[in-house]
Amino acid sequence: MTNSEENYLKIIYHLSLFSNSGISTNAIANAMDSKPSSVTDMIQKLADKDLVLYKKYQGVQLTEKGRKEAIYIVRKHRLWEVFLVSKLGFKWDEVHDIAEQLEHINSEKLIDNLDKFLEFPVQDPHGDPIPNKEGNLPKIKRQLLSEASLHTKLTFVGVNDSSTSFLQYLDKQNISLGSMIEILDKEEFDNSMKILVNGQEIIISNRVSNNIFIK
Amino acid sequence: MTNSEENYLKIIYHLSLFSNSGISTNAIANAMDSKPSSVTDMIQKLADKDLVLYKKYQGVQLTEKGRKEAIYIVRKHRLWEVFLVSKLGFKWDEVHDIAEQLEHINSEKLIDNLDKFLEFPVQDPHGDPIPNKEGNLPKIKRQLLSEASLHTKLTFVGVNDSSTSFLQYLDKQNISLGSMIEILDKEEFDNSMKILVNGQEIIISNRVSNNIFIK
DNA sequence: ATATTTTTTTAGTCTAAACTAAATTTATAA
DNA sequence: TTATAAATTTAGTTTAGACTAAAAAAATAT
Repeated sequence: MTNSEENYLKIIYHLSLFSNSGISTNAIANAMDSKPSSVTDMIQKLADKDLVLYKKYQGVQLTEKGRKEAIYIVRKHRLWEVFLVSKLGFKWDEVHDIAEQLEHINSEKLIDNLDKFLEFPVQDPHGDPIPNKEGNLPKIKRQLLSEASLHTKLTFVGVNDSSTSFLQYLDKQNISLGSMIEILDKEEFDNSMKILVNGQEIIISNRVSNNIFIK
Repeated sequence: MTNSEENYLKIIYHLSLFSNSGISTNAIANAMDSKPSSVTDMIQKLADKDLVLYKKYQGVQLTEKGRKEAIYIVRKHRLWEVFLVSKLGFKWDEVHDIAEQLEHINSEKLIDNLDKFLEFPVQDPHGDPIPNKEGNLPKIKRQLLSEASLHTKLTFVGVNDSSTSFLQYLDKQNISLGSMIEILDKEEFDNSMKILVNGQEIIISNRVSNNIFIK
């Protein structure tokens, strides 16, 4: 498989998590920052290889084969992220682009050995689950902060948006994986909330609470 | 730079080590396992980018810019090899193809941090010198076993041929970096020699002694 | 129910990197 | 020194992956 094919599979996989029907050409083009016509070209090629199911004008779905490939790429990406943060001292907002490259390196033994070296981590630096060698994702029980209830003990366990800007925002607020959070107040009007974190009371917007996973 | 351009630069660099004039199109095609016409195409592109000096029918030479790029690729390749062997438990005959892929990953910080993580190694698992960040190669004093003299204390410090088959041959003879070697006898007829290594006397061909660096 | 808008596909173009076959230049040998 | 051989370049094709513009299909709105 080429890098480009792998990127398509990965994106189709991610889009599939929020939809149980076919993924549209436009949605893929959008996520890939490319054009619908390019997407049509590629999904036809992926369909020829039995990696996706495709009927004209109906969007695509991953086949079992395609899903396995996609999950393997996710596994590689997340393992590399762990490596970069825990061994090479990168911060969680610096690893995405590098892992994007490393995820295409082709060597099963490399990934097995890396996994072992990292002591079989189950989540990446953003709290996302790492598929094991068999392609099974550890089920992580988690909930959006925006949907949690007032005055309960919550732990920050992951981000929904792992963009650099959001991660840096969290750094600035001193919120990191494992931080304890308590919701002190919710504002009906704009769904903002006052939370207690690290002994500090701060106000966060709905946009923020929608991108924080807690347990 | 594309992967292909990087591969060309790297090969031209390696060929330059054995020649101080222009590197021929044929030599490059041979080393790349490709065709001379493809090489001509590429070196014209590299010349446009000021990475090589090229005059039709006269072969190429790296410019300073090209040499720097090539050395940086060699640096990345060798650092990754060290990582694979010393951290991930690979054997020295297993790392070449993986490092061939990893050498194209693009991130200066990644390489700096990797270098530090590995504690600034000066040679790779085959005894080849690792250029530092500035592109300087540590001068390693070494000599071919085939050119060493009888009855002196020698140390095996590197291989000239790092093909899987040669490395596995050395493994089978229990010869590894750091092994002490003494030449007991040289055979004029075919330049084979009897050596003492690890308390064992073995006969090695000229082909073998020509691919072993000692100090 | 038809017209309009949106989405998707098709057709054709472009670039990178390879190739083959033919032409040209350089090297070698009679 | 000319003829032949070898090396190199050029010209033209191919494939992958992108693109634009136009055509076609599906969705939506009047």
